[in-house]
Amino acid sequence: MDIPSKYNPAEVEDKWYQYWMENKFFHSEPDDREPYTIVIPPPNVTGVLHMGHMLNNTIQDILTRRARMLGKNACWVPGTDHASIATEARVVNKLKDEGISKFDLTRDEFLEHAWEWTHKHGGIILEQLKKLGCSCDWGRTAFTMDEIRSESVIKTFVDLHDKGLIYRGVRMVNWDPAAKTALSDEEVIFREMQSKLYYLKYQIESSPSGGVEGAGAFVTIATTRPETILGDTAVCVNPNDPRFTHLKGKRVLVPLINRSIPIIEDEYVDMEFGTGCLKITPSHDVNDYEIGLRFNLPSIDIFNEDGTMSEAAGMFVGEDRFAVREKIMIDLEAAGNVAKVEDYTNKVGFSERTHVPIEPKLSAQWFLKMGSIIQPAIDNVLDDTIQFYPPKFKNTYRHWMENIKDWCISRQLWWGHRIPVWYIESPTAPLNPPGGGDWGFVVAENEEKARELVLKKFPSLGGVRGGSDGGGFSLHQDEDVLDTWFSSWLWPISVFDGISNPDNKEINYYYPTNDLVTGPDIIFFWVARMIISGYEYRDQFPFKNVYFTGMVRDKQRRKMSKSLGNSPDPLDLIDTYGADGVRVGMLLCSPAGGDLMFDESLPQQGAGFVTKIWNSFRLVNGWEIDAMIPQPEHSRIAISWFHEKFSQIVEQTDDHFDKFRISDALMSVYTTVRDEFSGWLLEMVKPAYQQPIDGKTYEELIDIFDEVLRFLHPFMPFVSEEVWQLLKERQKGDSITISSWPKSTGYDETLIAQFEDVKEAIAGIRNLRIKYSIKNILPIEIAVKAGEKGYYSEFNSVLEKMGNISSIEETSEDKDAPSFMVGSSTFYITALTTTTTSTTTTTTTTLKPNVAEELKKLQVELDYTKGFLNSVMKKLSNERFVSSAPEAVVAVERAKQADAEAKIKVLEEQISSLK
RNA sequence: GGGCGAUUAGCUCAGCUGGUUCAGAGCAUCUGGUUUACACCCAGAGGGUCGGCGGUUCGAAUCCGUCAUCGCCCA
Repeated sequence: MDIPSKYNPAEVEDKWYQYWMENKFFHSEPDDREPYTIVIPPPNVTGVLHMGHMLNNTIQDILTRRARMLGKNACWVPGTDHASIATEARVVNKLKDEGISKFDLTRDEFLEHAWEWTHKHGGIILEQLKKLGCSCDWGRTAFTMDEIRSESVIKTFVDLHDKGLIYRGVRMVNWDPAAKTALSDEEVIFREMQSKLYYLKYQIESSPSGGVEGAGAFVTIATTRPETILGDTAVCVNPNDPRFTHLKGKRVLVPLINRSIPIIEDEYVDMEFGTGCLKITPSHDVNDYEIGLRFNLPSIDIFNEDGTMSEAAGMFVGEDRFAVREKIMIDLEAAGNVAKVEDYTNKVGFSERTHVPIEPKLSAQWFLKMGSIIQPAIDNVLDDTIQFYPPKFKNTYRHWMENIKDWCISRQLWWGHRIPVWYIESPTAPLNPPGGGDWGFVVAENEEKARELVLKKFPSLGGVRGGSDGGGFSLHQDEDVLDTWFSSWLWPISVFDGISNPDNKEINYYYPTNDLVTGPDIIFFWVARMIISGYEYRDQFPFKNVYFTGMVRDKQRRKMSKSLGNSPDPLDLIDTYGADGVRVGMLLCSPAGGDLMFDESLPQQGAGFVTKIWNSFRLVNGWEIDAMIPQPEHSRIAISWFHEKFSQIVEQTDDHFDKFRISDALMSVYTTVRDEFSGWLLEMVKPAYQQPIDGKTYEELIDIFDEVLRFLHPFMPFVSEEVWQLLKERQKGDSITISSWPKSTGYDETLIAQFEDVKEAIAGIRNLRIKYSIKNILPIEIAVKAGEKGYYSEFNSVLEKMGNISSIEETSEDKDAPSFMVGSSTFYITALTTTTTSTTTTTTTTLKPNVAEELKKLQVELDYTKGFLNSVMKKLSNERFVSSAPEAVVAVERAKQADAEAKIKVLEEQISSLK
């Protein structure tokens, strides 16, 4: 077979991904096997792959591939999210570039543009996931706005409404003046800002009786938002504040507009803050709104939807809120209402998507009640029915759940699922909706059903059916769409059509899913809500485990982002280092839940590891096989040792997987391949230069290699497939993808431990060779003086091969030769053999130790051991230790004492024999 | 302001219910090594009073208290 000396990832990766697709290895159908299900956290349909996706999806792929190899029916469902506000903002911008304003378009025209955009950019990210090697079941690709998902969302809205859990209410919402929509609390990001605190003087009004309380008397309030004074409807002081008792029952005038507003008293006011005197603007501050309700204050909405001043403001109408802030200060200054201005740091809420400051605003929105519906979601996380990795996120989750507010699910956007609420418009009959309220509406999946409902609720409206003409009524659907998370919270159910067809074969088989891999930043947005919907609609958790990945940051710990320009392009990375290299690189330094400081040296290391595997294969592949030669003893031992060792490692790795310690699992695999397999096993069985290898060893080695590759496969799917295919003759349709994960079959710990001593002895010999300048090529003779634990000579053949040793003598004497110790046994290099090729004469030279060096070494060892013994004796001479510590612990200390004493004796003898 | 979490080698982190596997791993650094796959390599070495202080205990990186610093979430 002609094997290229350099591995070419690009070629290999394309070839095998295509092969996997052609053979439908990733496709899953319900059958008798145990299912293993993961749903992808759907990325934004028009997004592109970033480093966070790389990490997240690498982990999902590892879990999926391993599950598949464990014989489970693995199903990883891919898909995308319509990302209402983000996508709409992009489309709006794109149209703006073309000179088109969203508001010049009809809803349908706009949606056409949005779909066009979606079709053009949608799915790019899914193609990128293929480059990464993701083994998703592509036949199941879903989109939050495709037919099944849309139907699920609408049905859910109707259902929750009918259960009385969805209501329409006027609330203070987070208003995004750029996108002109309400946002949920979770979509607001608070940032610390350097702003100003303005101290403004409000004139105290003359008393109605005509008496003037000291002309020119003022109260001074402090505010960060002077433009909102136009909406002030009260000034509030703390009733316990002695400074203001004289103001009781008085009124003040709002500067500039001279509106008379009352001074009210409420303990909400912080006496320490500002002047202790607070302006109240119920329309534009949540707390003010609450106070407004308590005191029955009017609300004056001084802003338009786009953040400009409204007619109600009375001044600066149509001008932007931030421009007005500057302007109004000039006017206030001129009017003599400014006491002072201070620098001030406060936190300002910004829209997560459009990045403009949020304007608290009163508006009518749809809400989902977060009452009893969330209880199972709290209970089942707290009792670990659903497990979080790392578990510390349980606390965060609980805290949020216990302080949860009703979920504002309406958005004033067009791109998304239009709210299935139909307002009834009737020119003839006044509506008296049951339960009151000043609007009449019905909630139904479509207009036809809505019509039927209307007639049921208001039989008097039974005019001409199906028409909107006179005598009857017409319906007008709510203009708003639903929050995107209101569709993704159904994801684990809706991808299997479990909302519309709750008893279908697929949902029954694949649900609940097993693992969810996501970032902690969407624990509330998404994870919590999926758990809520899971219990509401399936009476079952949506996933058993939630693995939270860390944030991908750069070396300076900055979050990787496009705007900072500190994020490499993932596809460039794959081009440069190969998908396997990048996958390994991402994981090498990625503790569970911990942030990942990404640096190009990581995929580089990963790519180096790929090369290592490739070269191991080239080595083995290059050997001649001679079936006639018997298996050498050292190869027999090496192979049986590796079986034990590997079994042990597989057990440890499985344990890492069980605990979602994916990085540790990778590290096990990495060190196993590099050290145990390539470093030790291959070196031990390697035939002499240009000599053939015996057939038995070769066959056993190929089987081991096969197993090692399967061990590697979830992490490095491509190189493992390539080598696996080359390793043996394979059948058409064979693939490592559908092979089995190695099984731990128990292991002989004693053998493994003994072998570690052999390795140590070999290392000792190599060290002495360096110290005494004995080239590896020169065979040496050694002697071993067994310590009290004995010496296991059955490994001599390995020692001879690896140390290039011509003879091993067991002795009970101290030798006058260079030495080192392993455990309590002492090894000596007694002689070396030089062969002169010209005459093929062999000379054996006795080796003398460098006395000074040896003494120094022994002395260091002796000092250390004495110190060690000393610390042990300290414990043992402490009566309280001996009497209170468990017997086993004391016994261990006594054993340490005996060992140390024995070692000291040996060392002292050696030292005196050298002197 | 409230809550949560962290602080262990130059960097990133392990260290589960206190005791021979307890002071570790990977990277980085330094030293040495290329006739028999791999310099994208191999073999070694150095480096930490486990954030400070106090307590519990025969015994603390591990449990408790407190202070300091940092991070995250929420208001």
